[in-house]
Amino acid sequence: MPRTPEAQSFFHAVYSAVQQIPPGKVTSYGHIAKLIGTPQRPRQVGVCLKHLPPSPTQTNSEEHADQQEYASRFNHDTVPWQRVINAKGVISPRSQPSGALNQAAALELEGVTVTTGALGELMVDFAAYGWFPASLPSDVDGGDIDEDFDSQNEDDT
DNA sequence: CGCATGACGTAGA
DNA sequence: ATCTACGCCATGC
Repeated sequence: MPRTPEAQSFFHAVYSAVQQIPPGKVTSYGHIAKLIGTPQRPRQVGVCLKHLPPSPTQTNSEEHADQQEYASRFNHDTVPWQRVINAKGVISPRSQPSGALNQAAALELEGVTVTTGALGELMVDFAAYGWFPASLPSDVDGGDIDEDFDSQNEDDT
């Protein structure tokens, strides 16, 4: 749990944004950062997911009340953390490959095809599964944003 | 309180 | 295309 109110707000924004990612789709840390209005801190997005509370079933009743409530809203089960990968389309290996493998498995369960690179890197094709709206779907009420979140994701070559 | 680290991204070389 | 340097800032020591 974040220490300062600011950080808490940031964490909340990140988790909420991640929850907007449709099943079977993926996006990047940087895009999440953009969506919540802090495009310069994709790294902090990673921090948020790293500190994502565990599943309620595993939560100890030793936790404080506020922490419990926080975890009830955002936890390993309610936030689709697996749908967030890095800008290169690769599942961040973090420190150990097991985490990435676990994430890959979670994605496959949603129908996302994960391919393995020459160096064992797990990657997802953004052209097929990418989700990069210009703004959060929930924010578009009254917002006269003229963006066209179409043709955002493109091929390479 | 200071220093190092990291689920990242971008700009330069 | 690949590699290095730096910004960001919550956590951990």
